[in-house]
Amino acid sequence: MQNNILIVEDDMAIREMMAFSLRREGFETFKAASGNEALEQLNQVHPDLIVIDWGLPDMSGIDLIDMIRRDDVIREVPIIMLTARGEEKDKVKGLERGADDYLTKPASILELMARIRAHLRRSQGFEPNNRIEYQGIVMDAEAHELIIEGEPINLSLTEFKLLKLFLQNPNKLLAREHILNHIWGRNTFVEDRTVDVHILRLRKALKKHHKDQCIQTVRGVGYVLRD
Amino acid sequence: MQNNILIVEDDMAIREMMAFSLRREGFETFKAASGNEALEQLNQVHPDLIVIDWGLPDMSGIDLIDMIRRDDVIREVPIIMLTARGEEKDKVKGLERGADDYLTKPASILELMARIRAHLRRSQGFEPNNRIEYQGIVMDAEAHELIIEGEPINLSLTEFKLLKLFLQNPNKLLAREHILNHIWGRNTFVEDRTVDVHILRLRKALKKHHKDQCIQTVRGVGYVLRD
DNA sequence: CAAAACAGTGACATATTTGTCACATAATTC
DNA sequence: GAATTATGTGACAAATATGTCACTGTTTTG
Repeated sequence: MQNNILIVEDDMAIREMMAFSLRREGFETFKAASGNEALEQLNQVHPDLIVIDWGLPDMSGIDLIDMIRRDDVIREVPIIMLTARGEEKDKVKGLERGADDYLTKPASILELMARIRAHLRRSQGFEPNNRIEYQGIVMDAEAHELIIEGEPINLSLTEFKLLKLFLQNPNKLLAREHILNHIWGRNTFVEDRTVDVHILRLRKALKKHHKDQCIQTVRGVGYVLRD
Repeated sequence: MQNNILIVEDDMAIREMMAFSLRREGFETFKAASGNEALEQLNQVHPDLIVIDWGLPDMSGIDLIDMIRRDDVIREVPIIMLTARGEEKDKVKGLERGADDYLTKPASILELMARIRAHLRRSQGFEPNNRIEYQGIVMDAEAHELIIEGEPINLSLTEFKLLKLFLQNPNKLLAREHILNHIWGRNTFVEDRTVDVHILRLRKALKKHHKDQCIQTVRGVGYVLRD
């Protein structure tokens, strides 16, 4: 439940389709059928990205962008606009006014996704911090979310931190002591063997997607994340 | 400050035309006719934005993007790629790999300009925010750490997410339903009142530092984070 | 002011998490 | 291959977290 996307689109079919696809990808979606609805939503939510249809019933996309950009709080939110085909003048106008991107309708949902991800990646600081990927394992540490091959996985906090440590250090040998220091802190009284048990639990959780073998044992020292 | 734009394009006519237009708009331009020339240029200049033609003589656009993104220093530079018409797969691939935008050739120079400006606007003067701060409350969502007035605070996962939601939406009224959707997801069977109990628990945790009053009740709707 | 609606709060049962242990299994050494 | 050492694994108790409920206090309504 990490990124909020606000969809401003009056055509219900398109709006719901986009919302559906976005939700399936793990985004939280908010919908507005008009400019005014959008502004109402913005009083309650801070979306991380806004998709705006150019042709709204009550105001033009430009007006809406102007109003959004006037608000200090949501000034920075990336805006992707959707335009009907052609109308190059509008595209340019929109980009000048503060939109960050546009797509021509009918737009490929795949492409929309790619663009949304690209913008989120840029606007939210950079990947190593927010999103770690490794062999189909996608971790969003900030949202405390883990998705393996498209399926959300639940881990306990310790397991999550442990996996995160591995993902941040792929192919690096992590000694037990190092793991202990990193997860429990330097001054705790936790046995080395506890690490092994948590490794076991983590492996169990990853087993469903056959990712448990990625965590390899290095006898006498610790563990490595490797293919 | 003048912005440096690096143009990577093997067709001389297009390259010079773009350079000319960009220079006339006040940009400083650097040109490369191949991937290797581009890499050479990057050793000497740090452009603020790079335009890459997808079809280069010596390497694919993807390869070039990979090599650029591997370099820590220029990781953050926005990249706009130019593709021949069609080829949606390439677009998506490029965006996934680290391009921030693309244009289909033949591209309108006007539109290219608009996009370049949009990206420059975004990439400059925006700081990635891993940390959320509010009135002495410091949350590092990624590390799952909360510090209030210098003292570390322990919250359960739900409480943490709840507080994070508030910190991300300061001064915004969050309806119960909205909180439910955001923390428990859309399709769970959790009562509204559960939110109240978690608010209670969160307030208790914040009480020690008198931050519990920040979470104000809005009768009939939900809660707000406010001084 | 009385009734109704709403939020605050303590208590409770369940579920999950966590560190440890004992024993099983595997790898290494001699 | 027997002894030794290290890791895998199931079980357990204690701690923590979670959702719901009943009851209390407060605010709003008529």
